[in-house]
Amino acid sequence: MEMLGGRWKLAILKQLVAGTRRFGELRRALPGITQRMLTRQLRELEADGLVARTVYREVPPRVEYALTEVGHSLDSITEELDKWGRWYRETIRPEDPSGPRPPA
Amino acid sequence: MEMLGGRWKLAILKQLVAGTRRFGELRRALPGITQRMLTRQLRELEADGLVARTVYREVPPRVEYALTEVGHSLDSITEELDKWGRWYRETIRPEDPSGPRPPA
DNA sequence: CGGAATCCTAGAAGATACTG
DNA sequence: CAGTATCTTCTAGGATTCCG
Repeated sequence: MEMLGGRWKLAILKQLVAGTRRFGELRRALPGITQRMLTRQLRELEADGLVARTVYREVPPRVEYALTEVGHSLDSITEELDKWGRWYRETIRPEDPSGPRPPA
Repeated sequence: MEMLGGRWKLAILKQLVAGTRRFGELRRALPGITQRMLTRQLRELEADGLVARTVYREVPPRVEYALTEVGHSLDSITEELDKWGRWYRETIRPEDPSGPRPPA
């Protein structure tokens, strides 16, 4: 949880599960995130070996982010967490916590 | 992640997946946690509807914690996350992040 | 375009002491 | 036994500005 607990990390991983993304693409895909936070969370994921950063020295600059093999080993967890979160927000949060039934 | 991101929450959930636990049992099962943190994290999990708190008005007092139905809907995620964490710490952390291979 | 540098604040986490 | 009550430290997160 220390590695995944960041405010945006799961959302970032979710994006990268689908494939390589550029910095700007990630920013647009994550409404509300600031440039600084996106950079920081990406660097932390990189330091943990989950994300690989590739810099293309062009003009204008291009930087691509992709999951490493280790990062991809979290794919199923990423997906399950995302699914659970959406279920929880749609089903539990609006109602009473002692209300509806779980999914699976 | 806002619900599960707490420093001890996953560890607490892991304990409760196995069954009902008393406050003191949880404390002993989580070396390093302070009374205050255990109380706080349990209260947050309770507020999110994942954990149920049962007070037995006896002397000495007895308080039991158990997963709710919603809490149990996280069981597989809890287990996978725990498994992945152990694998990562044993396999990746001691070595280079670009070293060994993932499990599954 | 993809950052880095700086400043700031809320709250997460912890240490310690006390209590019904 | 299972908590409160205080106090302190730390840092994650965010706003803003500047840059190659």
